[in-house]
Amino acid sequence: MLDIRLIRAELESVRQGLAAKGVDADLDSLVAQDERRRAIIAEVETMKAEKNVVSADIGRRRAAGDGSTAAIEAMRELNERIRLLDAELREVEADIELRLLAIPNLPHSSAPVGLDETANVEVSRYGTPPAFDFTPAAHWEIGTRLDILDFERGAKVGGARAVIYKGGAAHLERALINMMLDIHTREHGYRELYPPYLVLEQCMIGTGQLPKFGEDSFRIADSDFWLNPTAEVPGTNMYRDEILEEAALPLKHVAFASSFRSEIGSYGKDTKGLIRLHQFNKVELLKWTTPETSYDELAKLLRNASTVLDRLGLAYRVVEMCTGDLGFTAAKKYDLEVWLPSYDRYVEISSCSNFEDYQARRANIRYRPANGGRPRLVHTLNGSGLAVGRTVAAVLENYQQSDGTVRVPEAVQLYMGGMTVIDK
RNA sequence: GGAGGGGUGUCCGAGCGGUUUAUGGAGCUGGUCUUGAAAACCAGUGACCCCGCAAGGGGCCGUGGGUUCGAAUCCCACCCCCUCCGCCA
Repeated sequence: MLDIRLIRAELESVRQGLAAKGVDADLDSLVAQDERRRAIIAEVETMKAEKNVVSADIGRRRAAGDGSTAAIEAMRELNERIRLLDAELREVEADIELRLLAIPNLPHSSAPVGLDETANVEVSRYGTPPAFDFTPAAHWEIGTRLDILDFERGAKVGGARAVIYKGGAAHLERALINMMLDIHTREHGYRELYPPYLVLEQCMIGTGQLPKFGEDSFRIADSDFWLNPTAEVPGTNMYRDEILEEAALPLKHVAFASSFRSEIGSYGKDTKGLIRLHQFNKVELLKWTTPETSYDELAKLLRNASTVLDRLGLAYRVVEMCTGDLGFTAAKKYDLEVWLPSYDRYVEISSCSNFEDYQARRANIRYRPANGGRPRLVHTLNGSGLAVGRTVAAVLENYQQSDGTVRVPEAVQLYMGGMTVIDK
């Protein structure tokens, strides 16, 4: 969330930042509540100071054998007033908290301004989309013909947006996961994590999925658990309420996890293939940094994710998100989009974001500066490195051959026991 | 799931209704001594949060309630850890 002090001190620039995201929050009543809050604190703390003095005095008198009760009666009354004010303060604070949780992060000043994806900016392109001397098939067609992706039986078991991987596709999925994890751990210095899939509600609040976007995720009935919509949730929240040492920063983790999304609101969108399923695998890169280094680290993270696409020899482009397409929590975001012949365009396969201190404030993740001093909020970043299902789709489509089989990219062959072609 | 034990500051560890502004160590910082270091001794230092320009004030002893003029200390609920039993991959 945003710092209430920032909102108070720079109301108009905050208002403008939110407007760039297409958000019109009621900041005036928020600021009014904050003033009310501080007034109550001033009043009730004066009373408590008096209470402390008088109570100590009663104790001293009692020790001296003075059993007078006048002061005790007066305290009873003062105490009641304190109780009422404290209750009101709790209410006001809860209201402020609720309002703050519903306000998105401010965009970074360098983010292109625009209200939707049409204002996103292509930064660069790598590789060349393959030219086919036959009509290329979509990955769901390839997968079905080779009997390595079974959408029919997937639906029987898991309903719409579910699939059963078989044979070469299952192997490819597993191989890609291992390859990605190896690249990031061995070459890029990330420490591997394997997090819980069931996460507490507090975690969903910490990274920003709740309270506003609960319908995008699955909640486990009759429990406090949610099914993680991304490894960002268990990953980032593992350091909730902690003070890290500056020497430990930037902290870098890579987490493989299945992710789960309700996709309510995506009816009719990407209904075929592996692009948009309720359950999908993702290798996620996560970083915790100082405020001074977070944008350098974002650039590195983006390169780390791109490396996987380079190794796979897939054509892709880097797109910078405009203010309106940053999402709720990001201050800055780049997407990696891979060339997908069936879509005849580039399709998102990774999203790399800097959340600055927005999640850190929600989740209370701080670090102690090396020179001592008070703890400061860290900056959190993350990005897919990569979405595995979409990578499988991209490999199947970009490496398909006229006979219906699929070449295995060289970098993956090692991870598939030397297999060079996926067929039936 | 059952029975028992426990959660105090960076760490160890006292406290069990007012003299605690949380005892005492360790640690850390500075000093004395020493060729230097160690040891010893002396002094300082106590996490973290909120309000405040500041002075200062308030809060914080797992979390949240409650009793009381006053709670780390009493009561209730919950969470976590440990031991044993049961169950289980």
